Order: sequence, then structure tokens, then C-alpha cells
Amino acid sequence: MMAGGASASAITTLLQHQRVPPPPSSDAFFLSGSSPFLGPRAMVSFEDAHRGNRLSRPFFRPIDHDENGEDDLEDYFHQPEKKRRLTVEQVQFLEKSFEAENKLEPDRKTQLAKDLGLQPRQVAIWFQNRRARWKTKQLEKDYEALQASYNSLKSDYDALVQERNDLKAEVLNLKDKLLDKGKEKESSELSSKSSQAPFQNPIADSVSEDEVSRVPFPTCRPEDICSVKSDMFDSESPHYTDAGHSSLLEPGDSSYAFEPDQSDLSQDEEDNLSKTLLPACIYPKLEGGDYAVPPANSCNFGFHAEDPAFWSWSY
DNA sequence: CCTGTCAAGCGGTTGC
DNA sequence: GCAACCGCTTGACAGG
Repeated sequence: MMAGGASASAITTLLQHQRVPPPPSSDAFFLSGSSPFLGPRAMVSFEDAHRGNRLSRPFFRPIDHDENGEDDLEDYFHQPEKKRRLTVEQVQFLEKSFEAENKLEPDRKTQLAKDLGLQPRQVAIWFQNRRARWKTKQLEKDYEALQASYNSLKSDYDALVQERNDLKAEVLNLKDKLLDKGKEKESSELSSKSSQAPFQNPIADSVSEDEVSRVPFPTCRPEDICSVKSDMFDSESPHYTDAGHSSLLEPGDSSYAFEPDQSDLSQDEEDNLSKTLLPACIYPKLEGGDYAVPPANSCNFGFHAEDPAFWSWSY
């Protein structure tokens, strides 16, 4: 934190080149006298000097204005307020002070005001505005970070969708082969055991063709999966568990940020996806809402694409 | 003339 | 109740 006392000399050093004509005599009371920050464009308000009077007027006329006699002085005090920017040096010093501490204690405010030749209220206003600007920039940074995170997750998600579609096609293909095998077996058994009840293919009877893609996962036992799965899956893939589904994909709301091909996703799946794909790190707290509670490792989806527990949820 | 920036105004909120 | 703060807005000003 920058002590106010140390600032005066720094300011003097910084601005010893800047000399400003004295203000109108009637204003002298409000000035801190020798401050080198009384730049030509500095403006202070009567408001603080005359408490309660909201009419504000500049203490200083810009240096490029002529100052000729009482008429001008009269005009000066009756002109509507003209806003004047703080000098570069004033702003520099305020910036340094802001970097040290973006909150303004009363003591520091009065010291800064004295050092800079400003009204304390001006210093307070400058800090208010500066905090607002800082917040705006921070929001922009956060937005950019969110955007980058979103793009990354989106591309990951798209890749996974593509992969899932490929796998689904492969499963369909293998199911067709199973059906063919079943029919062959049925015909051979019919010929050899014509007196017995006909073999019933569990898959063919329980799943209609147009619903083949919606076969509930429990009908597909892990060993079945292992037997039909492609070499895509490592047979030593570590953790197939029945609990895998629920632990990875928690129920959630339907605030889904993406607009992917959702034609074959159930609402629950979409919700789960939204939870999985939008972790807390990119979930700023929304007004009146709570943070979503994503899986702890959801930044990488919390699972490997090869994990059967993962790919099973979509079938 | 348009637009961006900034000091300041104003109303609402909060903490003491 | 008051002071400090915040969000939003206004008005002056500068630069393209």
C-alpha cells in the first residue's frame, strides 16, 4: 500500500515541470496551495466545499482560456459546468495508488486529494470509475476464457459424437450378423429337431428393426460386449462397472449450451451431457442460481472414450 | 459527424 | 440516518 505521505514528494518530482497559474482568488480557499497537480484541465466541484449544494462548478479555468477582468470572472462562475479531464500526471499517480490498493480509505483519500490538488470527492469518484473499468476488463477476460474453454469442449464433444456414431454403426452391423447366425441355427435345428419347439432368437424377438438402435443396455451383458466389440476396446480396459453410469452422469437440469445433433439423444442424456461438458470452471455463478455440480474431473469428460461404461450410456 | 473515453450525476443498496 | 459504494447514465471532449 502506498502511503499518502510519501506521495507528495513523488508527485513533486514527477511534476515539477508543470506550473499552473493561480486560480481565481475566490477559489484559493479550496486549494491545497502548492500542489503541482493543478493542471490546466483539472476541475473540482463546489459540492464538497459547500456541502449540500449540488451545483458544481470548476475551480480552474482551462489554461488556454483568457482571464480578463471581472466580467470574465463573472461569466466563469455563472457558466454551466464544463467537465475537464484530470492531467496525465494526476491520472498516473492515481493509477499507482490504485495498483497498490483499489479501495480508498478516508485517510488515503484526503491525502491523495491534497497531494493532487483535487477534492476528496474527485478522488473517490476516480476510484469508483476505475474499479468499474477494472471490472469490465475482468469480465472481458473471463468471457474470452469461457469462449476458449467452450470451443475446446465443443470440439471434443463433436469428436465423441462422431465416434459414437461410428460405434453405433458397427453394433448394428454385428447385430445383423448375429441375426443371420440365429436364423441359420434355427433352420438347422428345425430340420434336425422338427418335433421340438422352435428356437426363439432373443434379439430378433425382443427388438424390432426400427428400434434396434434403442436396445436397452442391460440386454447387452458385458461378456456380450466383449464378444462383439471391435478391437477399438482394449480387453484389459480397467473399470467396467454397473455403477459407472450413475457415478459419471448425474441428473441435472436441462440448461444445455450446445446445439449438436441431438436426434438420438434422450432428454436425460442431453442433460447429462450438459453437466458433463460444462464443468464448474466455466460455469460462473448465475444470478439467483447455483453453480452446477459437475464431476470433479469433468474437464476431460471424466472418462476415456474407450471405457465401456462411457459408451454404453448412449445405447 | 460519429464514436470512444472519462469525469461526474443520480438513484439504489449496504453496513455501521 | 448516514456514508460509502455500485450500476447506470449523462455530458464534455478528443480523435478519426
